[in-house]
Amino acid sequence: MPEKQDRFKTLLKQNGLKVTTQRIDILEALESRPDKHLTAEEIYECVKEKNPDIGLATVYRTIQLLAELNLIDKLNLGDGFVRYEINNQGCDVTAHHHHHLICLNCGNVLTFQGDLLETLEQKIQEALEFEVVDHEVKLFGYCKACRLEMQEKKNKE
Amino acid sequence: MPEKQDRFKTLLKQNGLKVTTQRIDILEALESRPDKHLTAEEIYECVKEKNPDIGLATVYRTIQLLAELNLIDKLNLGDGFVRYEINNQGCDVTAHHHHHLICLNCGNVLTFQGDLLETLEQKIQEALEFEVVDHEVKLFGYCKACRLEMQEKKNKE
DNA sequence: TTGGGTGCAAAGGCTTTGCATGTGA
DNA sequence: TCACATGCAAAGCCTTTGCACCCAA
Repeated sequence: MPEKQDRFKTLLKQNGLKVTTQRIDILEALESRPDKHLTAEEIYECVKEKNPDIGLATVYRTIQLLAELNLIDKLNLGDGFVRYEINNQGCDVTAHHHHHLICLNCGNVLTFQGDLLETLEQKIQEALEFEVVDHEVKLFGYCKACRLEMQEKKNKE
Repeated sequence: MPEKQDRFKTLLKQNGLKVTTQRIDILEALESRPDKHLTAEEIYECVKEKNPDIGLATVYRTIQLLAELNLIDKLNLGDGFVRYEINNQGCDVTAHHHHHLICLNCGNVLTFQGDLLETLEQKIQEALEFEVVDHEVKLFGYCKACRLEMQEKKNKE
């Protein structure tokens, strides 16, 4: 995917960073993985397949850098691991993040877009005089597949 | 506050735990602190004032235990520290947590109650067939005091 | 009395840092 | 060329664990 590579190169250059294979590889790893919620270790493993010489320290340094530039988002799903995902909005600081649905049974993470919190934020702004500029929402529950599975188990009993 | 102590003793006993001075002290520390979002280290320091012999390991073991029993809530405000707060709902698992307003300037944390997310959850349930049983909401922005401060600074310029 | 609880110190796991070497602009 | 980036290993930090002693029930 050369066009993706070009996009990454441009993003790096725009932010005054050198374009190195390691940085491209890490961005590609984050872009390519289907679940897209990788830990530092997972990114490391993923990149090593292609570039076995990369060091774990480079992964940590790079994700920190990319997170500061808002090219990637830090994520804490409550399982004790810090995770990262590509921020496709790029550097638009005003864009609200998408939200996460975390299945308590299988641990899968769904995402959804939408600013359905706007009325909530408005109310808070009025009631507490607290100016909301960003939010993070995690919803815990059971995904469709797990609900079906649980239903079947129940029926067998 | 002997009546609080009694409440804590009852809570511990109800959950099959021995009542020790350390456990009471830790619950009291969490109850008494005004901001109520303490790290393990802060709990340790707080309890040590009263009971200098307590060990940090006991604090970690106790908060883990109390969190499992839903007597306290684990909190991650995104500053890299795991924090804990008393869960006043007690053991009512169905009760939704309150939400947190985190000031990006001073770092203070306000809380607010209310289930204004219910319509949101309903929509998700319908659209994605994901059954939401709990949620965690963090709102980032600027508190009243900091907004005033920033306003004054602006006016001086 | 006795099994759970505690304190201490050591061990673990994740992340950061120092330093010499490598490399993109 | 040369400042920035990397790899490696060591160091840091927070948290957990092993073990002997202690104490609430």
